[in-house]
Amino acid sequence: MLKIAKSVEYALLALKYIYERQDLDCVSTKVISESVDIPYDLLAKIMQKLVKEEIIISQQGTKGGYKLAMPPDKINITKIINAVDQKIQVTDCLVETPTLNDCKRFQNCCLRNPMNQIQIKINKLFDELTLSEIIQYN
Amino acid sequence: MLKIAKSVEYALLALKYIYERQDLDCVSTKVISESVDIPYDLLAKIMQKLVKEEIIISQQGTKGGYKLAMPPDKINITKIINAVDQKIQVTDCLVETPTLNDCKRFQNCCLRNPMNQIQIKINKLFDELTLSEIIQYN
DNA sequence: TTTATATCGGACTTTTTAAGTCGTATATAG
DNA sequence: CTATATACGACTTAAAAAGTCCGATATAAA
Repeated sequence: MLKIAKSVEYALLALKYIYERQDLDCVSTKVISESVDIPYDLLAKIMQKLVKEEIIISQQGTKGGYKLAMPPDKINITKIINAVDQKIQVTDCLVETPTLNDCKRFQNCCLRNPMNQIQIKINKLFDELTLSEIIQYN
Repeated sequence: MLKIAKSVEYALLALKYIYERQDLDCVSTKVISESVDIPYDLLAKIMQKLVKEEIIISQQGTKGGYKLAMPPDKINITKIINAVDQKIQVTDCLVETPTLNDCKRFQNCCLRNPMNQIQIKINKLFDELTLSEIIQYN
């Protein structure tokens, strides 16, 4: 209930690790997974998603790896959540055009509006939290 | 990801239904489940949890059922969430005294503090939302 | 140009959690 | 006494999340 995905946690931990090694050319999934203790295959997939959303830049081949695409204060948590997981959705009906499949009550539901208000506020919380704020703790 | 439980949705819909029939002595699970289209057995369990937390009052036996224990503006959504589901927990480590089982990084984790801040704010959102706000929509 | 080491990306399996069901006991109005 | 409620735990099923596997491509360096 209202839990963030493990993949989001892993992404944050990995991004922090990369940031702290930014003097190096790049950091590989293998090194991150061993240092931060995240399953290699799982982290590999997460890294690729972060590349797709241009949060990190990849270098393929030997001596390859990843580096941050921008400074940590430009990376908010919503960006990371949307990259490695799904968009935040407090209830199934909170899609642009809900169908009966999303919610059988969608045409006349007392929950949709209040839940949408909640969701907007939760999104705001993650919009305003950046990687910088995560990085400063250890 | 950050989705509220179906049991919370069902509880809210049921409470709204009861409120709208408050002129009656009480409303049975059977009537609610058929009217609002919620699986009977599931709703029955939810109703019992709402009784335990004294959000509704039960009347056993024939002609039995439930009625609200207090006016809707005194029932906030946190109360309902805690009654029918678990407490809101954005990450596993956000328990009073986390163990290695909750999170292997708990002793030195950069996520715990920022996530706790997020959780406090999310809790506040649900604290400030009452059943009254849900009831006014249809 | 071969080799070792990296990313890329989809398919698949396993685990966990949420949702839903069932059975039996107890209460009570008529 | 009977019909119709709630009470409550055990159980099953379905869905989602987490984790694994495999074959492909890229590239630095021997």
